[in-house]
Amino acid sequence: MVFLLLDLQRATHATLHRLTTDLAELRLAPSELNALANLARRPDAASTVSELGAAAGTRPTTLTSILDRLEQRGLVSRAPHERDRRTVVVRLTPPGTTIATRVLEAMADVERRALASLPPDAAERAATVLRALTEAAA
Amino acid sequence: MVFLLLDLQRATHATLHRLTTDLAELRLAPSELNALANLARRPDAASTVSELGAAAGTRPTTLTSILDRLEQRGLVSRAPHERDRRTVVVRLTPPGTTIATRVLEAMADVERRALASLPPDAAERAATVLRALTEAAA
DNA sequence: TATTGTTATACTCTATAACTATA
DNA sequence: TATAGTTATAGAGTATAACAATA
Repeated sequence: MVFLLLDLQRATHATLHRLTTDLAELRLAPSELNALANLARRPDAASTVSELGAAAGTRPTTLTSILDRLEQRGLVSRAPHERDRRTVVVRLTPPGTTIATRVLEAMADVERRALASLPPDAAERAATVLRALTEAAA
Repeated sequence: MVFLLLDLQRATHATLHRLTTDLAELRLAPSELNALANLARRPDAASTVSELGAAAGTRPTTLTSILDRLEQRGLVSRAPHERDRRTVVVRLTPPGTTIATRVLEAMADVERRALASLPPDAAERAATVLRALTEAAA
């Protein structure tokens, strides 16, 4: 047994801390960075609240306040879904897109530094394990 | 680019949620579970506060309140270090050891379920990547 | 009736800075 | 002077339950 979960939590804490330090001038909390990055990776930079929650691993109640702050700063917009008016569609605004791109770049930097001395397929294999852990915990 | 950091954060949220659900009767917060598990993996189940913080990825100020709660419940003890009286040695008590063992088992369960359909070396390889991410973020 | 998202409350986690005590 | 840990404060993340609007 490797006790992957302990390494997982430590790596998350460490990378999150690095990210908020590198992007300190943006004045964004870890979950705000996470939400922006997840939106940026979606088609049209749009998502319903529940899709975003599933992608980010964030609870609905947390997401509401994260989106409140991001919306207030003009980085995302909220609009009712065309067909199902219960759901809310979240979209990156143009300024939000600019900032989200910077967040993705900062994440890529950390990833590149970590993988520099590892085999080329290490990232893809690790991602497979991380997704399996997410599935196993569902 | 795989954007490992996004998968990392999602996996952490998901597994932490699973863990606190499985161990709900213990009434322990995620960081308390993490601290107990990290202590259990150490020689003599003992550690200084800063060693524990480094292993768990927890900030000193957070750790103080985590240890306050664990100490009050009789799961850990705090004592001054023999040689350097600035440092505090944290130890699992016998009841704390019992509970920490259960926490490690619950973590192992999630890990086993996730790895069931993956190659035997997947866990070790993933752990290497996680440690590299921790290092790259330091 | 069930689902999506929000609100309300209480507790936990974090950053920051100031502080005590030891070295 | 520097380090280990704690305290204080304010803001961010979470669970839980209740709620409004829509399906």
